[in-house]
Amino acid sequence: MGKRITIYDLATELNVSPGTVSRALNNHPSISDTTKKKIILKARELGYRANQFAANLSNQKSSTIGVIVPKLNSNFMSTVLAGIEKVANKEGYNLIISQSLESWEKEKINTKTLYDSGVDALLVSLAYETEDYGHFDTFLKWKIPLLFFDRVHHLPNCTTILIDNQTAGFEATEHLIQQGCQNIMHISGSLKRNVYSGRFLGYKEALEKYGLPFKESNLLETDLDHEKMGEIISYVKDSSEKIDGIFVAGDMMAVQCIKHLQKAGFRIPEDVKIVGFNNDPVSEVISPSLTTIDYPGYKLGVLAGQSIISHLNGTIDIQSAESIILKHKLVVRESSLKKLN
Amino acid sequence: MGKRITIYDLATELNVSPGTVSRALNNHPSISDTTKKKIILKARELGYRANQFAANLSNQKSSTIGVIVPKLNSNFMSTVLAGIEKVANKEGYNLIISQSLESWEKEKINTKTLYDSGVDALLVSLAYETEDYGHFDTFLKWKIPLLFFDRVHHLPNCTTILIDNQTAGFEATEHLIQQGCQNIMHISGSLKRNVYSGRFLGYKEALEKYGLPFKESNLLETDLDHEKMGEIISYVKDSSEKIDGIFVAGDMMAVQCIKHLQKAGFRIPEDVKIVGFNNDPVSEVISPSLTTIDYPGYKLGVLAGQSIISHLNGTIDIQSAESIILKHKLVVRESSLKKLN
DNA sequence: GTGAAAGCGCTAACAG
DNA sequence: CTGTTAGCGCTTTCAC
Repeated sequence: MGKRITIYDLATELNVSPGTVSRALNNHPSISDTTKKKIILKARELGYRANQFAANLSNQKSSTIGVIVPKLNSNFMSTVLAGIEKVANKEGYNLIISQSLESWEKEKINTKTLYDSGVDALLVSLAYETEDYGHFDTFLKWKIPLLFFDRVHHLPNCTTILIDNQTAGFEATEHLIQQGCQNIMHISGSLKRNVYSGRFLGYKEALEKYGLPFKESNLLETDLDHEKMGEIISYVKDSSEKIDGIFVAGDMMAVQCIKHLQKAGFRIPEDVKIVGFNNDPVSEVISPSLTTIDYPGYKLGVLAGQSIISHLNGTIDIQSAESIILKHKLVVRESSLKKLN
Repeated sequence: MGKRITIYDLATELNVSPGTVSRALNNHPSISDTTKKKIILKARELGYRANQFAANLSNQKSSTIGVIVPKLNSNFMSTVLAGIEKVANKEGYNLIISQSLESWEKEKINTKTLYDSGVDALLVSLAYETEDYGHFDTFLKWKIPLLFFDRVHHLPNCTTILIDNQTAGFEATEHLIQQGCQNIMHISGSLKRNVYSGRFLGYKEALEKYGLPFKESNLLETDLDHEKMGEIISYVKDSSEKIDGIFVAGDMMAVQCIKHLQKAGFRIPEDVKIVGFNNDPVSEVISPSLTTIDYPGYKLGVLAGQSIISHLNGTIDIQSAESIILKHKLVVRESSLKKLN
């Protein structure tokens, strides 16, 4: 077994001081190339590995970025994470990832844990439940960069990255109207969250613009899981005024709607036209293929990573809080078309 | 701003020694409840947060588990990660997650980084490319628990967790044969990886058992992305002996096959029957719905997490390397049925 | 260009 | 039950 090699081992081996070894290993300018080479060679020979804890303790930084997401296993989130990981890794940062599972309690605990773990920065996409943001205070207080993405909340000096959900919701609904829908239902996620309230506002805005009435009963707040499917189907079935369009705030949910409506005898898009959200790969392969809003997750992740790392490197003035709005795009497919080609 | 509170601050505030503070905070038995209470209260009052680096340095452990996956953004992987995160979080471990992007080079670097970061254990699903396992030597040497999941390789004292890919491949192929297929193609991933070579062996085994010849040309090694789609379609089209079944080693790829074959005029399952692998949510909603092998990703993740944490807690004898085989299940849907109901 | 030494904040062995 | 003290391994200021 034997103990792990330290700079002291290298130092005694080479008859230099630990300080010199440290500087050599960190490529400090004031060390002669000869000794530098000598030390690096020896380090390699003995299989020296730096002890990050000691370095972190000394440096008061960890080269680690914390991430809290509601759920790891959604196509959108894992794509965002892939983007974040990509740039973090390239820039020499580790990623500690944890999930809140939509629970405020867990989000609080994870935030504390990540703070204690000494992350240099924190990236968060908020849980469904979160309405109180006190758990982020320590980050603000200690000026540890904090960034919200997708499910955001505006806190002083915190960057947010997301798309313009309201406009996206507007475009989705407008598209349905332009395809001839007159009585459009909206299936939303938790309206506490900006992403869903934004999409909902866009929906309402479109109705208004085209002189269609907004009916409270046409709005359904769900968890975007499949649980309320039965309720949705019966609502569509039993509605006195025929529902002819549905704007769903998530693709997986939209796909479920299509499936269940078809099973209930509705033809999509002839009877009911449907638009989803996110451009999940599934939207492309389903029958009929799903019209949706493309939300560039990977790019979002990359930008979030870059933004936070710039902060850390001091490239960007910490004070200049900013909001990055990504471009979305309505992707028209079969599920919403008046006439199939 | 001010400096961060340390145990020394608490100690001087309360006129006790730092040692006492440390013990109190760690709920050491030999501290009186009164002083314990007093210290904890003061800690809360001053907003004390432990410095993990110092604790780690002193303890020589990090309460952190490293994970390397080929790609974050696949349904299967993110589901596995969700499972791992769930138990790690519950047990007080952080997860550092990185992706190899199927590159041996990146896997090597990530392994080194995680080692340097002082992870207490490492969970790995191997990259496509990896054929040399030298980068894991340090972990073996220092007896840091190392576990492979899904894409595994057998190394001394390393647990592996996966399903029985060969049997699964056998069942998938056998099912196609039982549905009447006589000339079955197999679209595989990299045969260097156990998961794909296993599935392939199962495929061959089934052919053999039922007296069907194995044709080299019916085996296509791919990256399971969509790139070789054209090649596949033309092979099916131009084959002198009609291809009547395809066993695809991944669901997303299988779905693409269905889509492209349909576009090329083939009827699924009448002309060509298809079986996928993984039981990705998409397999259920596609038309025709996809017969596939259910690979319980979340459970795999949970088990992997539990297994490694037991090791760390010494609950399991470190020497007792083991191999955990999860149950898979053939899920029959429409894409492979002789007769649709 | 290099050495010496004082931390970084926490833990644990040893005293009392 | 509590205080003292010696590390853990690395960084960095201050001398030389």
